Amino acid sequence: MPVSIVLFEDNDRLRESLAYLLNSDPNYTVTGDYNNCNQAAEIIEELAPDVVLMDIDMPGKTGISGVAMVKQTRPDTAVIMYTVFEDDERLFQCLCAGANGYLLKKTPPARLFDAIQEVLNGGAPMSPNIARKVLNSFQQKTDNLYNLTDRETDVLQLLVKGNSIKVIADELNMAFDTVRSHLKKIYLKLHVNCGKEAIAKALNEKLI
Amino acid sequence: MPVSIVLFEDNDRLRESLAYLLNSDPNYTVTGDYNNCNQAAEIIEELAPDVVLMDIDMPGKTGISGVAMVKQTRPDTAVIMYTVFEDDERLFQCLCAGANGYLLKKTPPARLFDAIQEVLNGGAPMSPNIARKVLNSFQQKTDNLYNLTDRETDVLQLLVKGNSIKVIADELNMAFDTVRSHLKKIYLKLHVNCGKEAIAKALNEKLI
DNA sequence: GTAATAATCACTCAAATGAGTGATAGGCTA
DNA sequence: TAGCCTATCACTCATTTGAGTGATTATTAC
Repeated sequence: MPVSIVLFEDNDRLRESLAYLLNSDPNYTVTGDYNNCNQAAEIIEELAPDVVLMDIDMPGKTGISGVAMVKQTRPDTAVIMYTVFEDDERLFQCLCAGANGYLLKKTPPARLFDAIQEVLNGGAPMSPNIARKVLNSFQQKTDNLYNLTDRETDVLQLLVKGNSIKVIADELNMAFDTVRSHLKKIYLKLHVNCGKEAIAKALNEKLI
Repeated sequence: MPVSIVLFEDNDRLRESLAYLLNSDPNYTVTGDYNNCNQAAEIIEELAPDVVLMDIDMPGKTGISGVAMVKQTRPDTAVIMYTVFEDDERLFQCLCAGANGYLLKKTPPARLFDAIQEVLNGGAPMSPNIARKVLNSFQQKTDNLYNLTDRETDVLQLLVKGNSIKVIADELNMAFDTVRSHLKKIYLKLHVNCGKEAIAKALNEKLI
């Protein structure tokens, strides 16, 4: 049985050539193609495709909501983003929404077949630049954007683990009030008003 | 000028066949091969290779420290992990340490050439399973491992943003004491003792 | 129909925290 | 040398929070 594919892509010409290309191989069949993903849930429910190719920029709902909808209604359908965008913002939104692959439109069309095979085999096809961005995102540590001193960093590190002031003081061999003094400066520098906000900010921005 | 490569791999036989394989193509040259990465910094400093292939399990320092050392002394050298391990623990440690690729040893040797090209072109070669794990790591939400109720989740979500109890109460239109009541149950379920720990745990384990 | 759970709210008390103010000592720099 | 920053510590005061206890209502499960 051929691999069933659904396309969401608002450029009619591109969508039709993609369908034509994929259908040209008997191992693949495009069972549906749409110029928007507003009804993605219903469509996926009905067609139950193996793979979805999803554009991002479409009238109505974006492909980002699109992925989420597809994944929510049928988690087994593999979704490969197919877009011109390579900004971090949209990229990571798609990944968080559950995309299983991310190809740039400059990908040679022949590579699409590989990508589909890859995603069906439990892989995650990505254009090289995208893969690099994804890996880089693990190399945390925004370098000290807020000009924390060494000692302040020590304190923040322990705070972020959920320690109380008393424990931090103990750990760093300093007086209780010294820790509070550092904390006040940290809050100032991070523009927050309390430890909880500081922890949230530090973890979200990978300051530690 | 051929691509210069350094190998860190403690299995002598494997290391030698890798060197032989890579050297067999005039576009590549193995300028050094070592059975441990204890002196990685000095070696990289001296040889300044384009690419490093790094095993993880080696006597002395692990390949995880290895990547860190290489990247610290010469960020421009691309490091590709080459290992049998595919557990999340080591994988993400390597990525955080700065690895630019991650191949499993079951990778067909011929694919190594592609991978090296890919990493030199700014990509991030990964075995399919690895790429999938990496993408999956973005799909947060460990599903409610701690059996939080809907309302508790609401509260935790706001707490994690650094909000005070008062603000949370306001936001969710409930009494101050109701929020505290929910928080107590949340702390119980998460096995923590205070809001700061809860935030740290929630963010680290992507509970929200 | 009763037991269990979730969601709501109230009250107390002690501990933790944030804010404000100020002080001392060491190091660096202009 | 004077000025500035960092790290250290102290004290006060009001607010926030954690902990303990208890109660009501609605919904779900058995």
